[in-house]
Amino acid sequence: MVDLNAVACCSPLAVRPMDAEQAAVVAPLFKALGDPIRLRLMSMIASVPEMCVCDLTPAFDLSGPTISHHLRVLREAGLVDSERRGTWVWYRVKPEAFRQLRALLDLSAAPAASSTA
Amino acid sequence: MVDLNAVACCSPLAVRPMDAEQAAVVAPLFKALGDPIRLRLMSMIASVPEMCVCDLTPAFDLSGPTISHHLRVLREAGLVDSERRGTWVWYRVKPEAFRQLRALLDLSAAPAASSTA
DNA sequence: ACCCTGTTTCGAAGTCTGTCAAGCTAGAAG
DNA sequence: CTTCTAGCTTGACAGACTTCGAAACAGGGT
Repeated sequence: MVDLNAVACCSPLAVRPMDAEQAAVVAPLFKALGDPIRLRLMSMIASVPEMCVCDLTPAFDLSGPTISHHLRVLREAGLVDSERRGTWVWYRVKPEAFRQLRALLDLSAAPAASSTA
Repeated sequence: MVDLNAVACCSPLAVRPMDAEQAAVVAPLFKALGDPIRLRLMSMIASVPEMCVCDLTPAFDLSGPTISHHLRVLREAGLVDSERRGTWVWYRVKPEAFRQLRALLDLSAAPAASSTA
């Protein structure tokens, strides 16, 4: 499980190089989004307040266990939260992680942009 | 090599779900940043206008070929550009890819944030 | 008890990370 | 021009990690 307080300490990529420890904390977030299935799962969950696994699974040509596995990766990266309510399990985005990723990317291209092309 | 025009077509995660094709285009960008070494390489390159491989390699406890390999992943993802000038090879950030990633994350957490917690 | 939903476990197939050795390019020395 | 050296990349390979499905399991409703 990712410690989002540790993530919060990182400045945007372009400001100064990350040390190994920061990179080790943030990389798993990118890694979790680095799979097309998980990216689609994320975007489906993010497009509504919350989403039932029973609506996610049929959107893919993959078995239930496989979807469950990808959802676990997203969960363990701290990108989503799940909650069982009766028969179904509902997934919801955790906004903090996204804020951190965005902060990291925010200025990352700026210096290069002003000095090239 | 990533087609950035294809990336440009994607709306933020929260607006509507991505289709499989969009996900297949964008996921490799996240994947490339999903390794701690590559994330540090990126942040080192992004922190200056351009950076020589000869300055990148000694920052890691890894062999030259390994760093070269990671740089290739970043290059093939379209995140950086390289240019040989005389003896040395210089790497530079390609801002377009970052703009796309940022656009994708920009609103991704908003709806969930306003309807939960 | 039974069914339905979703997760876990396990194993097969594929992909990624790292090393060593060999190759290639550019400049310097003879 | 040939040879030498430095800087990076490429190719081949071992070991670790991923992705996926089949089967078994757990939680909840009827």
